[in-house]
Amino acid sequence: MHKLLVICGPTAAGKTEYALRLAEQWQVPILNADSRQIYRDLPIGTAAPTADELRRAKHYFVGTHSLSESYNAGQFERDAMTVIRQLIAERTKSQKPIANSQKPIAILSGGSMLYIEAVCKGLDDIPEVPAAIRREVQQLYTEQGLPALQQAVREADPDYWAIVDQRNPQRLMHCLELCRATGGTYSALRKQSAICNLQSAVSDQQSAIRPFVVERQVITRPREELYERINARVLKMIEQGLVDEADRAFRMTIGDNYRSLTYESAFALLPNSLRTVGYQELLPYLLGQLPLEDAVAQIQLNTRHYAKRQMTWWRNR
RNA sequence: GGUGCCAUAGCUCAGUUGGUAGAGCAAAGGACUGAAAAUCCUUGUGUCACUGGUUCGAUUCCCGUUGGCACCA
Repeated sequence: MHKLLVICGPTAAGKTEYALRLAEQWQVPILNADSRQIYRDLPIGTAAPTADELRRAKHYFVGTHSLSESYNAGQFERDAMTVIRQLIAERTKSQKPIANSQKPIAILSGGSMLYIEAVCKGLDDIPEVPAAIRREVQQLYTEQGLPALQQAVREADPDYWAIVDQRNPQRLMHCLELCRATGGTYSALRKQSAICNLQSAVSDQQSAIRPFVVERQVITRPREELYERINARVLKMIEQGLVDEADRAFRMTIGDNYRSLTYESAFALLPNSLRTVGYQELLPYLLGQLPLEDAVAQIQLNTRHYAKRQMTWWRNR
């Protein structure tokens, strides 16, 4: 059985360097599992691997998409699985069997929790939602608020309503989008959760789908040390030119005259790629509404919050 | 030096007509099936600056002390 080595953990813990060493040691490629390093114009703010680092091992999914493209965990699962299958095919062709059973097929390294989950366990098959329906549901929320969403989900998909985080608009909107797009319910698409309740059925089914076993290593550090590393790394990003990088990214996506907009209207035009720590805090600064010092402190704070969420995710798994 | 104002949670501040107090932020814990660097949930005991007085009872009123701010000299 092939092995997929997974390196995960909170941001700024040192995953990149650790994964690189292992990749060099085993001579295997790195599959980047970071939802923002996928984008090509954000090398500083996402702490993407540098040119030197990229040279040390073959990398997949670094800087492959433009800022205006949307990407998600489902796509990542498909793309990563394609690469993994390809690597397995190459190895079985070129290599004598059981040459080195310890050698992983690749290293999946990153901090995007759901992306890693998607590759290791698989997400259910859920159809793409037409943009028109997405807009319609979004509109329902912006115009009528959370109660309208709650009411709609309660009616459209009572099973999901029973288990959702009922005050989370993102979850409710996602459910509604799929109910409207498919004419059925979202809960009906969530087959895995039903299977999971039957316990052992899962593992058999999944080994059939996943042609590898997962060896997971969670990289972490004491809280205080991690927070210090985060604070220092943000300052370093600023030195390296994060402000210019953000300015360029805003021009590319919102438009050259974005600075003449109000914060609200500019933020509303931000693509998902830029609704992220390090850029969203710099927007009010670039619009002249927040001192740089405060924006930087916000980036540090939000990065710490992010790291905390990551730690919670892996701790309880 | 004089007068006035302020001193309450890690921070910014509310409040108690005298019955020992609460918001936001921070912090901590948690959730998570195509936005996941996203989105959402839970958790508030602190010598109410210090000393003395009045009072059954003081963080609240009074005297003083200390620190800060403002104005006047």
